Amino acid sequence: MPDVKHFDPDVALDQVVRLFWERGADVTGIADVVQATGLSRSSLYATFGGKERLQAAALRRYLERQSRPVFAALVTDQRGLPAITGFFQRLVAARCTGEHARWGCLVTNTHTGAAREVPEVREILNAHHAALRSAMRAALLTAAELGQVRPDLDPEAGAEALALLAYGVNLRSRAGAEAADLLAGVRTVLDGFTHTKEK
Amino acid sequence: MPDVKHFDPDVALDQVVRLFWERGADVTGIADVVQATGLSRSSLYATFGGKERLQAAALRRYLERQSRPVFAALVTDQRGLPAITGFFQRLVAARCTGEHARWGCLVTNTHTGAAREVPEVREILNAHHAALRSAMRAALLTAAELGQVRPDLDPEAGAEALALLAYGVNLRSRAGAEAADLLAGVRTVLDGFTHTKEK
DNA sequence: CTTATCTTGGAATAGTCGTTCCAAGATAAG
DNA sequence: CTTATCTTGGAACGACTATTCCAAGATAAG
Repeated sequence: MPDVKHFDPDVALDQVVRLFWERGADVTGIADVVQATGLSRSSLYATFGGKERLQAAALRRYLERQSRPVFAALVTDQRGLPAITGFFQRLVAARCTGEHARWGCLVTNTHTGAAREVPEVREILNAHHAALRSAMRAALLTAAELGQVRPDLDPEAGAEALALLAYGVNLRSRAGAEAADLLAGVRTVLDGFTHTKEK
Repeated sequence: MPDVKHFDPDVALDQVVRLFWERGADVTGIADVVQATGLSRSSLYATFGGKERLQAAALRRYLERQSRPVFAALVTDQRGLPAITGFFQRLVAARCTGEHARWGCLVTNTHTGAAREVPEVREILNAHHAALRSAMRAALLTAAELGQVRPDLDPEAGAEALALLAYGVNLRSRAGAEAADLLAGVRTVLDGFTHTKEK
């Protein structure tokens, strides 16, 4: 008997992700969301609730669509260190060129935003960090099995280091950093992880 | 003949720095600044101009008071690697404990904020990055002279890596990261820089 | 103590914020 | 085609935003 939605909530949420990602959620008003999605305030609030819940939903969507596939690839990839190198090469490329250039990472950006205090949002941030760390650790363990990294490398600490490095890349890219500089920094860290041959 | 200011602009700016640093400049209104400093809107605008200029002034003040002394110490310190280790130990301690715990770094926070597009602000961000890189490079060069780092380490790329690492620490600390995790990550990167002994 | 000049408190501006509300429209089952 | 139920457009809400303005107050030189 009831009426049915006149729009697709999934594509609307994707549009919201783009908006929050590019401009920043704090400086994006509901009016901007209304204009970008084309739906009315009523539909917006009926579907997603207020701005905080919308932001959390957008963050979850970003994690599913952007982060999770990359993390999964990192875990699956059996090449060890080359998998990690490839991850950072694609990361820097995505952050500095193409349609998302200078957008940074929505998760990284949210770390300094106002929503960081919202429990629902904070849990997503920590979940993202845990997932990133876990993927890095898996790749490092594979690299260790292949004898690619120095024997004394702690996979846990190494994973944290690479995660911090990724955050640094995301942050600086939003301020317009050069891809070459970022890649050189990444390469130096990874070189320090590799198994050193006897002199 | 004219009247003189009834307040000290220097201490007022310091109060603004604390406000922007802790809460974030974007979510801090002029009303908050008025209340925190105790001066009126008239005096505020007459002394510092609008919010953008105030934010730039606060950022410069932060750089002078917080960053510059630390960078200078890094350049002066002749111990090499221990100077870098000490830098990160103090950084993590400052970010995770004490009165500024969980505040992050004002410069890092500004990277994702709305003011990042303001030319005056962007120049300060890039100047900060250049100063941080330069200080790291100087310390790495000292470490190289002392034979503390692996011979093939590029000081330029190494400095960029350490700068990115510092940004990562700043970012994660604002989300409540554990000091132990951050320190473990830092130590792993620095271990990779050290001169490896023959097996 | 007058006077020129700056500062100060506080009201007022126009605009935007997130959110709520309701009548009008759309839907599909009976 | 009636009817119950949801959706939709859009007006309206009070609270906030940064900024401007001006009369009243403070200052120190002459």
